[in-house]
Amino acid sequence: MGEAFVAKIAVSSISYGVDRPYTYIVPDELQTLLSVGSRVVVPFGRSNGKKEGIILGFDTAENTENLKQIESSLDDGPILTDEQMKLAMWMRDRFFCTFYDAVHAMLPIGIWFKNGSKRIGDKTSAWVVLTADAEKALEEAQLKGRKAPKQADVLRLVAEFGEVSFEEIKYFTGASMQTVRAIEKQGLVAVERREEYRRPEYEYAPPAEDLTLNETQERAYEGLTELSESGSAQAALVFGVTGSGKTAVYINLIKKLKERGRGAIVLVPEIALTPQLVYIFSSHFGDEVAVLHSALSIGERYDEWKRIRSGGVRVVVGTRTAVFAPVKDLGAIIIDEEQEHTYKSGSAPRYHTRDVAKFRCSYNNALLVLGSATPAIESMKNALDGKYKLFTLDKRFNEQELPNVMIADMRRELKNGNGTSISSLLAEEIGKNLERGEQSILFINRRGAASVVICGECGHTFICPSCSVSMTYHSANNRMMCHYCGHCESVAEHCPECGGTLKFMGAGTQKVEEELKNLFPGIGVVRMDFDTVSHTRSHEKLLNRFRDEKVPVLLGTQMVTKGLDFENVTLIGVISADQSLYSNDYRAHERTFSLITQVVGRAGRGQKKGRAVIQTFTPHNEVIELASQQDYMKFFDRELEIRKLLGCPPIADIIMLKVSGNDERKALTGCMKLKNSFMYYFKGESAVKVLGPAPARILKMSNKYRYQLSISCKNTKKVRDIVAFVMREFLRDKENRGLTVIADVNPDE
DNA sequence: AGCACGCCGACT
DNA sequence: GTCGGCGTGCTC
Repeated sequence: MGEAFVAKIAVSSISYGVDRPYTYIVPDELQTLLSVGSRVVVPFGRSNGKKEGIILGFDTAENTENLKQIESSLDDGPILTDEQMKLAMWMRDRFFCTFYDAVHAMLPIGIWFKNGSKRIGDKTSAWVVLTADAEKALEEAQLKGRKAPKQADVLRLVAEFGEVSFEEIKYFTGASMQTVRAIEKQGLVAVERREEYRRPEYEYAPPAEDLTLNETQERAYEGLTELSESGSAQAALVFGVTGSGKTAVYINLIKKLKERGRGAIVLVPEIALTPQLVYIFSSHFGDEVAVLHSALSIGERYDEWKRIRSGGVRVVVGTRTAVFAPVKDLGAIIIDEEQEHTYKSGSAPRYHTRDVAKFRCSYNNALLVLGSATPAIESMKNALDGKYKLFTLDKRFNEQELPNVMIADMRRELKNGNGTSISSLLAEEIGKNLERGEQSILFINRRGAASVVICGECGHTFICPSCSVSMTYHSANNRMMCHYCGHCESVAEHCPECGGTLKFMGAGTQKVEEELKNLFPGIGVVRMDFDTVSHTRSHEKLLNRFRDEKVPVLLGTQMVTKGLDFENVTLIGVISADQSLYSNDYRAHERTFSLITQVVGRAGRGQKKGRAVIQTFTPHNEVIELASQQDYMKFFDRELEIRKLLGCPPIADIIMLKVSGNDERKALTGCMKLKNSFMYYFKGESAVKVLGPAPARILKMSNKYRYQLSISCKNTKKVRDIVAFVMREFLRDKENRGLTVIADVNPDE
């Protein structure tokens, strides 16, 4: 037998433990068609089932006895560029994922069923459409009343709206698909499957004049341009409060890049922030702007991606997935609000956008720009160490004074008999605003807080049957839901344990709204939370209502902290500043500081001076004091000291290993064994510390028990190789059957 | 992870 | 007898 032409192939949908290059014979007829980065179909495993693969490289082999053949080619040419191939390999090494996990993050899912024959990842949702007359449906609902109350509820809902997604039906009525199918059989409704998202329409602006920059903006712009023209990869941190004009600097920088034939990616932390950015960018770059985020329809995303790849787009605006946009001649990646946790992916590939951006900038000799009013401690440290060039934009240029910040001591409120979530100080200030016709924004720091149902007599709480968490109460549908697995059930009349009366606890938006209405009967409130903005575009609608109708109070979670710029808002209330402070992860301080700083900055954006009331049970907590003074640099110094003591970023990296399985004992012993392996392989490495095992923050989730280890270390190639080796060994060990293990670098939870 | 192969128990 | 339970080993 002679030499054979073979290919090294990364195979799709296999677990981390067996993700390695597999060697396949390249049949003669495919030799000219295939190159590195091509997608192919290969037989795999004992069953020789068809799997997709990507060619990593070619070789010749003497011995072809145990080799199988590539079956066919999937596309006309390679689907991954050289950059993408290298990026995928790099991500696999950095983030402990499979090659294909990385590929999935880089390509739009449209790729997987563009020929119509394969329908992989085709995410559709069911919609229930009224086919009978609305009157008739309501009549029918009346008749069903007692016999089939669920069916009656569904009918009423569908009769009212004409069409309702199954998700919403489930949420509001608790009905199952069977119930819906039963009504379908009676010919009253029809169930349709639709693409999950509709194409969001964006407002495109007419062309705008060139922007004039003030002195500090100009200095930042000049500096960034110089860096971008240095011919090598560079990074910069633009440190400036919101409203200091970062966007104008970005726009002028991108214009300059465009003159040089280069493109840019601009990233924002949330989908809700894209419309306003697209609007501004389109006024300067017209059609050469593309949008990329997960709420686009599959077709839209695929089309935008193709438009970008073809070179027709110079500016891509989007959320973290857009960091992979195949922009031609990439000149810069701009990450705005770079400290936001949404830039870290929580599922495979568990990457941080900043790291991927660094890789891409270094490959393309491009400029990385991080923008923030409250930079991540890591980023400011890099800037102070000279790894990033630092540009500071200060607020004085729009000549607004900082709001007058007051702290409300909630302990004293409690002592004075005020058990509600609104302090007398805040109530007084809201009252003043009502009188003057000025508006207020109340921010509920919800991280870790939720409304729960508890028995007032025996203290019984409702725990999800599959996860070890309390279920969250939603008053919109009077049901309890598990935030982790989606399980949902109606609230019992009385405590199932002792028959006592049930109470509702927690400072959810709904509860605060009720308290506000008790305090100020008839007060107009716009409430913004996950319940009210889950529908597409409702976020914008709610904000427009708040602005145009001058509704006195806007009440909401995280989403009221960003991008809002309303002249008439003169009061900000932070309902519970402490809420995010005491979760036991090292980013808690940073997150709290950032949230408070941002939200306080929302007051007094117009002519009138703003006020802010921060409610806390720990009024002398340093983080809260510094945030109320808006003193980032002092906060940075204190926080860096703490990180040194904890062995956390930016001083050291944390590699978190998570073991999970249905058998709790097995998961725990598995975790112990994993720790022993690490202790063995890291023997002599004094800079590496292995901590744990500890139960995960939520021990049981979707019926799996989870334990974790954390490794505090410098994230070097050697350390990563050991982690990958130990994980693979763990997954191969038959004693660990039924357990899964993942590694997450500097996790954010 | 997913899948075939194989070696034991319950049942036609 | 034989159908199917899941324990075990392997994936070019």
